[in-house]
Amino acid sequence: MKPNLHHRLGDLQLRILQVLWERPDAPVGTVHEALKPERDLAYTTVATMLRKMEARGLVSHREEGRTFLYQARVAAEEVNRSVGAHLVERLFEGSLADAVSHLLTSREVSASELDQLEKLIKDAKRKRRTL
Amino acid sequence: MKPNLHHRLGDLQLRILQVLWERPDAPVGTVHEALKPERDLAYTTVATMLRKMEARGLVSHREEGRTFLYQARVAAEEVNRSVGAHLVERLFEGSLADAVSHLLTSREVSASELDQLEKLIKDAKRKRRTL
DNA sequence: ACCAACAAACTACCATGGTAGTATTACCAC
DNA sequence: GTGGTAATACTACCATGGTAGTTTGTTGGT
Repeated sequence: MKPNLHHRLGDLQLRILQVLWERPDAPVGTVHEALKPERDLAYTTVATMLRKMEARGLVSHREEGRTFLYQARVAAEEVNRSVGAHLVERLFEGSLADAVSHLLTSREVSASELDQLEKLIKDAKRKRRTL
Repeated sequence: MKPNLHHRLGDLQLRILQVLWERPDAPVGTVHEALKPERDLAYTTVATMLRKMEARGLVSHREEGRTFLYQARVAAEEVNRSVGAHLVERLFEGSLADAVSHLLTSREVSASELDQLEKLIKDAKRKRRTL
């Protein structure tokens, strides 16, 4: 039974998940440290958030002596896909092209990024043909 | 001074804005009606939301007799870009290619959609060259 | 045996999105 | 003018994300 992640992830929760994806079995202190540069949070804030997230099934912990080691219980792939899809849905009524079009105008896009994108499209087309 | 929209738009607020983008100067009842099929909200709920959104500067109203006609005060373009950009940032650390790549795997993508995307990339490249 | 350090638990706030009931006001029809 | 209708205004409530202080418990050092 996967937890309700469809999209209701706050910024901090997402950042915490991202930290845990990179370093599984991280204790609170590690997560706190990893977030230090961007957000100057109290240690207890991170701990509280982790407990709340565990209650929601987003993470779990196992005990190593007296410290808790946390792991993400949802996969990066799944969250990224889910959040992304929800955005396309709610913002562009499901039109992927509209979404990408707005992304393209939302920022400076480098030539190499455009090349990457082109390759992505080509791959998707090829994959499609071989189905 | 544009309001803080960076991303803190709830689903309902976004839907209301979308309604107002389509029909400017809509009274509460019209917004309520437009939302009826998807969300069965009380009339007063929509009215309250509109008042809250006005306090935040997202919409404004002018009075026509005793009824309020609401207009969006933020442009669709701006919101779409801003929300989209924020998503790419928070989910993919700014990598547009990663974002699109995940979108491509998040759903069935039709051949015509792929064609559209290809054209988008080409246009972006061309525009880039002529800068 | 005691104390300092630290980790987790509990509790408490605040802001905001979402929801809606009740109160008030303005207008219209009779 | 009296009652009904429809509009806004006010108020209240709940859930949740985010933030952090205080308390309690464990551990290791001296």
